[in-house]
Amino acid sequence: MEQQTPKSKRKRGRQQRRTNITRQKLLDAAKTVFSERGLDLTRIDEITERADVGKGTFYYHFRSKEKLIKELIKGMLGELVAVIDEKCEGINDLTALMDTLIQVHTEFFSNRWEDFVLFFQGRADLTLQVSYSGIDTPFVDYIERMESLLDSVIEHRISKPALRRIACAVAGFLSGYYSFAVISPQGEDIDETFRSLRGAMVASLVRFIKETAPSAEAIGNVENNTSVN
Amino acid sequence: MEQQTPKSKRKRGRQQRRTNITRQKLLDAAKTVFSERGLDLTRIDEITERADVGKGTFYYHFRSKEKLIKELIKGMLGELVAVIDEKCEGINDLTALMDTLIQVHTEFFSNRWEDFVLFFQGRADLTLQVSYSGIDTPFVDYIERMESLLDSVIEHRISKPALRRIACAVAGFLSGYYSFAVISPQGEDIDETFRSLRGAMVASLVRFIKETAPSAEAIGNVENNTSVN
DNA sequence: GTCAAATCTGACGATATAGTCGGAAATGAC
DNA sequence: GTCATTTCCGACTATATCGTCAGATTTGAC
Repeated sequence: MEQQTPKSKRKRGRQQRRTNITRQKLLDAAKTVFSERGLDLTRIDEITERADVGKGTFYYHFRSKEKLIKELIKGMLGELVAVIDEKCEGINDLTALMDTLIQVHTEFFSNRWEDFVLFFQGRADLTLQVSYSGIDTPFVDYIERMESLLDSVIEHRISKPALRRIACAVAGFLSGYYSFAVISPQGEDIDETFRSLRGAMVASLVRFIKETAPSAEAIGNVENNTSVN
Repeated sequence: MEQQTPKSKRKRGRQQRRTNITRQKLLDAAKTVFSERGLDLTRIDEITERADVGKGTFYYHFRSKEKLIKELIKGMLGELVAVIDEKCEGINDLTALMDTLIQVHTEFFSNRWEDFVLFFQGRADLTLQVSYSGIDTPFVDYIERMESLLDSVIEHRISKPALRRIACAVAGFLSGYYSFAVISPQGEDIDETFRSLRGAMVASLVRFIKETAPSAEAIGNVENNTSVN
């Protein structure tokens, strides 16, 4: 075995670089086509065409379209979570956290339309009975990251399900607004709009959380059933 | 011409009924399959199979899958808007309006999972460059309905774009929460969860709107601000 | 009953896409 | 340079789906 790369089987160098480049070309092309045609209607031929490589090359790098999608979504959400972690580290005030979260999301998807489409398409896929296998995990990780951030900032202890509800509301609000803004007229700058709404969003989400934290806990005696805890 | 049905070309009766039944069977089957496989991956054969009719029958009733989708989404959103109109008529208090809107959405999608999937899939489709033609109009109508309701309830005049932003935020929040809750663990009852969050949602959306209405107006001169308060 | 129009059927031809495979080209070791 | 290994290519096969069409069946008028 070689000294530099004990992880791989054999020797590396320019070959390794070429592989990475080709692989990246495929990933980039795929993201582009996905944002144009959607996950389902994208054909492998179209991806390889855009990437300007032969069709066989695709199958050399990825077992199937499903694996590719899984990798893309996992990568994208991984990046998002990483930025969230970085920017939110050490914050222990709820308002500050909300403000940063919104900022991070806005900045992340700004000028990365393809990633937002990927995000939204992937999430829409989760509502189906048959979806691309494995793409749920990254989304769950993402939500759980938000949960733990919220948890560390909310005063009194609240239950796991209650946390989950709040995290879903926050995440839903963020992407929900974005997605509807798409229908907006003219060449309105969504990001700037989002920025201008940021203050109000923060304030209302904070209020939402503060009011929900106790009441979300109380679920169960509301109706008569479902004893969460 | 016959006396009963002057609208149609010729004679009607049992034949008319049979047609309607078959057509409805196709629409129902389509909705079901769409919620399982998604719009794109649904095959005509699968729809006719579920509806228990011959394949040719589909093409007798619908020119294409695209037309079918358009009709389904238009119908579904038409129903939703109708309920919204009915329940929100005469309301002139912002808080009451928000409360009713949330209630209507929850009730509407409760036990109508297929419709929610249709709603969400359709909306996800709008983020693409190539989507099913014609499905944007119903969504725009829906948003505009919300706009006019908000307009009639918010005190001071605000501009069209500002209204649009607020309506998007409200609609995004509603469906966004719902869609993320899907990832929720166990057999949690989303509707009940939603119900328990309703109070907080109303309060925070009202606050959001009241804070946004003036500041959304000020877009353009913003930039480094976020003057919450 | 007869006839015409409306509705339904499913086999069929045309087309499109997935995934494979034998071989070409590039790389690295020597 | 040779040779083995990795990477890439694109023509090909196998399969899946669309949309059509000629004919069967049902309905309504008479």
